[in-house]
Amino acid sequence: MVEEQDLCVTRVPIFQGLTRQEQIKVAGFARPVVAVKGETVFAPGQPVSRLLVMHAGRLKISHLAPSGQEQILRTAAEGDVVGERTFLTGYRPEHYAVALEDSRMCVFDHRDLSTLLRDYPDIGMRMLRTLSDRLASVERLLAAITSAGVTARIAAYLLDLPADVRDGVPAVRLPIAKKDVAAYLGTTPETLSRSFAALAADGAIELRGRRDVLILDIDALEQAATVTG
Amino acid sequence: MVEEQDLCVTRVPIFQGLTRQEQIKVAGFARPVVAVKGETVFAPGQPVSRLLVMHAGRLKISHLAPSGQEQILRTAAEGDVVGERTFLTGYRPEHYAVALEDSRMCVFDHRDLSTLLRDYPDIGMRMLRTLSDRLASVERLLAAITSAGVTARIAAYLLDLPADVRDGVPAVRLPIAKKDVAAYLGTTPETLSRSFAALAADGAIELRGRRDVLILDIDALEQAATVTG
DNA sequence: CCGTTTCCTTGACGTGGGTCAAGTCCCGTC
DNA sequence: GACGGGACTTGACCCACGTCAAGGAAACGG
Repeated sequence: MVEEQDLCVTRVPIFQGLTRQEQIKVAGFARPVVAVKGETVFAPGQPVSRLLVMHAGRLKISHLAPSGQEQILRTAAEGDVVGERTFLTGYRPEHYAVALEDSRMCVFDHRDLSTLLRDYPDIGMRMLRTLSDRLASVERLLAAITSAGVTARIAAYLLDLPADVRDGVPAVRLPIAKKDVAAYLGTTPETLSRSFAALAADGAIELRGRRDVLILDIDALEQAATVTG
Repeated sequence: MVEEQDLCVTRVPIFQGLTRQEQIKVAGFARPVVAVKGETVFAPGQPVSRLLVMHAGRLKISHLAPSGQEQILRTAAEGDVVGERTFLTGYRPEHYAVALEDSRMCVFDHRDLSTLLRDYPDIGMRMLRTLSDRLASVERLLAAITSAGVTARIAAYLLDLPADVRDGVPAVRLPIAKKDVAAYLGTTPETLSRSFAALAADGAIELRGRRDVLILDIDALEQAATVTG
């Protein structure tokens, strides 16, 4: 039981600075939650103000425009935190969080915020880091979307993914479905598909199945990423 | 002298929670800086990691794509803070900060960060608030840019500006030049101009001089803001 | 193994908006 | 008040991308 909650805390960067003793106490504030694939963990307007600490699985954080256009802001995996803003301010969520896989997480409620920050100032320090990283990442995404064409964005996105080696050539695996990549890059599945085809025609990449991309020519890919498009 | 530095601290939200005594001590860490209109306060890659606290004037914070496209992220006026990320992490700036007017500000250096946060935990708490507000604002901008047409974005932008009354009709004054509004909204001056013309043709607005916009028909403007465009 | 669903791809088409170029209008400066 | 330069507008052009529509390919559940 303590073990279960303990895991919520030990693997997560924002709690790394705490001693074992402190971690156990902090874990006392957490409540375990599970979500099955496809489940909506929170939605805009819901009266919850909680910090989610991902323990297993993955969440998709997205914004839905009145037109129905979905903009994916990020995905959160083990060790990531979600909902800082609602936790910090007590406001209601502005985004959707949907489980991409069966997920386990712990939640901290807004009403424990001041207690936690007062007793464990290091948590605040690390949350500041996390938030500023997130801010930088969203600003980069914004700059990419407004300044470059779709093909360039995809190329940059592929180059950012962790690569392993498959059949002697570097390869990446898309962490989310192509339609979600499209929503993340601010475009549509159709355009994304065409851009992939264009990169493949250039000999830069080769699509293997639905999720895997072989990188045949890194130079060509990097050039595609920097061209205005 | 103490007066001068004192002002750096008292009017700024992130220092509001401090007692007078504490404010004076904190001000001791600050160094006053001035910038004339057009001056670049910091640029990407410069070896400075400082927090700027705006005292007078305005800064434009923008990102320059390799293609030369400028994306304006925000403007900072009195009471705003700039450079949290460099201050928090010690990293170098990723954006440009250019003075739109003659400006005065105080700077805090990264090497004083841990001292400040340790001795005045409330500052950290308020910085968390500020950062999460900024994050939400950038996310809204991102959603707006990817989901709506330029005319809708402009309409929403106008509706967000503080309005006063001129000649009996509500009017707003653009806080930055039109070309900068264009860069902020992720478009070009030409397209912006055309969209203004379209809104004027609809009878929603009327342009008065270079900076003032009369709002003739709020309903029409609100409708334009919600149409997918 | 099959049916169903969801995802992905391809084609055709229209258009929003970016680009280039040529004025015109402000506005600060002398 | 005249000048100069940046800001703004307008026009013409065109291309990237979104939309609609249809077909195919995985994945999933039973």
